[in-house]
Amino acid sequence: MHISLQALKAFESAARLGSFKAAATELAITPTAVSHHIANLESRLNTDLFHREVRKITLTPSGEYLSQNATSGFKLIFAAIEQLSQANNQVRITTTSSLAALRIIPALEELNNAKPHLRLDISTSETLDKQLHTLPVRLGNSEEVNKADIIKYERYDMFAANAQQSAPRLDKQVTLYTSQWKNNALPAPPLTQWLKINNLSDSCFKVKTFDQELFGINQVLANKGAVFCSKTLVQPYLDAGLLTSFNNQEVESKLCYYIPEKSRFETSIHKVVIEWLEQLLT
Amino acid sequence: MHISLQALKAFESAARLGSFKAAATELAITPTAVSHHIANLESRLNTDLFHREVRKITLTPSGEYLSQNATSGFKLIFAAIEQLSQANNQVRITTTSSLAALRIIPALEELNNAKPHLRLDISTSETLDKQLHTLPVRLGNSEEVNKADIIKYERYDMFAANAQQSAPRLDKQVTLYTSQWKNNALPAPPLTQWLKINNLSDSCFKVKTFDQELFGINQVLANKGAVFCSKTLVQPYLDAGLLTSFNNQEVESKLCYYIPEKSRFETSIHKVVIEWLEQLLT
DNA sequence: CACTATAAATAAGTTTTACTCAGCTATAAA
DNA sequence: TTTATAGCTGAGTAAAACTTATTTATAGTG
Repeated sequence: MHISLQALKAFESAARLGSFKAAATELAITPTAVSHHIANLESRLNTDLFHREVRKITLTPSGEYLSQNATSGFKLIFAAIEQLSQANNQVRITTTSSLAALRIIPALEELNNAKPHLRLDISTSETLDKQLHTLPVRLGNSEEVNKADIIKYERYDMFAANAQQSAPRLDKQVTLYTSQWKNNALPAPPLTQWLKINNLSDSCFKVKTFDQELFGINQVLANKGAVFCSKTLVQPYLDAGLLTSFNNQEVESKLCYYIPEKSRFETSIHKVVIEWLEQLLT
Repeated sequence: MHISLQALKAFESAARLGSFKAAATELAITPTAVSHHIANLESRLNTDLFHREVRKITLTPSGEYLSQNATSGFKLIFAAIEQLSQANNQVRITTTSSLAALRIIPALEELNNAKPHLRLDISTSETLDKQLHTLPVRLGNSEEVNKADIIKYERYDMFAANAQQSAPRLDKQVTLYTSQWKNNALPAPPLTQWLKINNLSDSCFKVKTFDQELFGINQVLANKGAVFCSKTLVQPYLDAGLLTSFNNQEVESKLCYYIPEKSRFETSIHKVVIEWLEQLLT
C-alpha cells in the first residue's frame, strides 16, 4: 500500500481549511485535483476521511486523527524549510552587549551598504537560540577555546576621556572602572599585571566594577574617571580622539572573542559575515 | 519556490540512513532517483544538504537541521497512517474485568471463527488509551448516560452453585457476595429491593463485598455461599447449569453497560463489533 | 417555484513528474 | 592494474497529478 505524499498534503489542507476549494486555492491546483487526491487516499486507507455534506465537508474520526497528525508533521517540515530559505540571506549574531553596542551595531550601516542583500541582526540575549543561522560570538579564555575559533585576542589598557587633556592626576584617587564578569569561568581583566608593568600602585585608584565593560566606558565618555578595559571595544573612540590611553603600556589578557565551532559555518553567507567580523576587529 | 514532498522524503531517508543506495532500497526506487531528488531539493533550497565524500555522504549543517525536522515530521505522519491502517481490522475493547472475563473473552473464539479477518483484543486497564480504534464498554448509571449508548440494562438476582441441589439453607446464615464499586458515582447493586421483593431479611445473610463481581462469582462457583450480581455476567453459567437462581425474583437496577458516544463509531468494523456485543449480551 | 450559485464528484484527456536505463566518474580494495 | 562500489549525468518513458467539461445535489433568491 503506497500512499502519496501529495494526496496527504491535499488532505491536510482540506481538513485544516474545511473545504476542498480552499485547499485547492492554498495548493494552487484545482478543486478537482483535491477531490481526486482525497478519494485516492480514502481508497488506499480503506476508510472515509470526510463526511460529504452539502457544500461542506466534515471530518470522520479517522479523518480527525489523521488530520491532527498530518498537520503537526507538515508544520514541522515546512517550518524547517522556511528556516533554510531564510538562512540564505539572514544571519543573526548573538554576542555580548558591549561588543554589540560598541563595535558591531555602529558598523552595521557600512556592512549594509557593502552587502545590501544580506540581512544581519544582532541579539544579546543570553538564552542563545539554536537557530540555524545564528552565529555566536563569545568572550572566552584563549587557553581553553579552540585556537582556530578565535577571532580576536584581547589586549587591555586604561583609557580616559581626551577632554581631560592630561593623564588622570595621580595625586588624588582616580575612579577606575573595570569589569567583574558574572561568569566566574572567565579570566578577570589583567589589572594587576597592567599596574605592575606601568609601575603604578592600586592605591592610586578607587576601583569600581560593572559586569559589562560598556557601562564603565560610558562613564568615562561622560568624563567620570578612567576605565580599564579591552582595547577592542574602545578602538573607535580612540580613533575618533574621544578617548586616550595616555601612553601607558597595554597588556595581553587571556580573554578573546571566538566563534564556537567556527568551521561549521560553511555557507557562503556565514563566511561573508565571519570575514567581515574579523576585518572589523583587526 | 515549490519543493517536492517526494524529494523531501527521499532526502529524509538518505539522511537517516546515511546512504542514497539504502534510501533507494527503503523507498523501492533506484539510487539514481534518490540522487535526482536530492539534487533537485538542493537547487531549490539553494543550499547543499550533503557533503559528497567518496562512497559516503555526510550532512551539512543545513542538511542536519532539515533532516531532524523532516524525520520527526514524517514520523508523526506515518505513525498516524499506520494506526489508520491497523484500525481497519483491529478493535480494542476496554471494559471491566468482570465483563471481559465472564462474557467477552469466552466468546472470542466464536467471533474469531465467524469473522476471521477481525482482530479483537481486550483491555481492562483503567487508563483508557485514546487510541483510534479503542471501543470502551463501561458500566454506568442508566439514568445519566445517553439512552442510545446503552447496550445492556442490568438486572440483578442471587445465584449459587447448582451443586448445592437446593436453595441456600436459611436456618443458618449464608455468605452472600456482592459488589461495592470503587467508583462512588455508580449506583450500588439493588440488594435492598431484591430482599424486599423476595420477602427475605438481610439477617439471613452474611454480606461480603468485592469491588469486582468476578471475585464473588468465582467464590460461588467454588461452592462457597451465594452471590448477588448482574444476571448478564452469570448467564453462561446459568445456561450451563453450573449456577442457579432458585426461582427468586430478579430486580431491575440502574446499572447498565454502555458505549460512550456510540454513534461516533461508524466504521464498518466498529459496527460489526458493536452488533456482536449487543447480540452477545441480549 | 423556477433560477442561480456553489461545492464537490465524475469522465476523459493532457501535462508534468518521478523514475529507469545506460553510460560515466572517482576511488577504495584486491 | 583490475574490480567493485556509490554516486552523477542525460535522455527517454511510464505513471502520477492535474485540467477541462460535465454532472449532481442543494441552498439561497427573486
